[in-house]
Amino acid sequence: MELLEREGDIEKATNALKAMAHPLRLKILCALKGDELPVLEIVEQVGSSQSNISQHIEILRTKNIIESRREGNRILCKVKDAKILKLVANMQAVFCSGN
Amino acid sequence: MELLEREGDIEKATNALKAMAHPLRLKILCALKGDELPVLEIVEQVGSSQSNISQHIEILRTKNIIESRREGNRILCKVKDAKILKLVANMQAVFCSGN
DNA sequence: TCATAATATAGTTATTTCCTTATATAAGTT
DNA sequence: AACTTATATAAGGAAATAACTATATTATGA
Repeated sequence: MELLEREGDIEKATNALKAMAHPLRLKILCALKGDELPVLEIVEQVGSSQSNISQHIEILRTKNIIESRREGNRILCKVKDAKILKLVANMQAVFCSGN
Repeated sequence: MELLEREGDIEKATNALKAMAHPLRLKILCALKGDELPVLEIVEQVGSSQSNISQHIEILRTKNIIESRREGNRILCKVKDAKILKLVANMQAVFCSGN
């Protein structure tokens, strides 16, 4: 539990950070905090166009952060990487509590 | 302590995330975790050119994440925003402990 | 005052990111 | 089969990032 100085750890960490470092993607991850949601539901909760959200979801998929499965008409998304859930929770603790 | 859904919180959070979402900047922040360090010391610990590190330090300064003071010849830098220290600590916990 | 050490800034270029519009695919319904 | 709903993809351009080289600034020491 010591250093964040192995190159591999730095890379994993910055990958996760880059994934979260965009307002729409952060909102997507917040929306998926607990639930598994269809894309259109994410579009409505988060705002912005269907195409734009779909592309951000694709980015998160590529980075192995969310996964999705088809259910009939729709695609259900959920957070795959538990580390990300911890980070999102931490972001909330840091940026939403006191001030 | 509930939602990360106020637009202002989202913006603050993504600013912090963007600041950390680069390997050199993350390393800089790790190096400054506890200490106040002169720029050249950061250059040596982190690697890359003096100019490059100086520019990344400037980015962190602009984003109000680190601050610096002159001491004779040198400029000493330290992390200004306590929230960032928490986030860095959390990154370590998440990416360096078990696996 | 000249040389050196520490840091910052300018100018340039390559790459990446982000968004938009338009279109494609896949499943469900009539 | 035609229509609709849900989602993905392609193509384009604008803007942001990142790195490099070279040069400027500031302080110290001879």
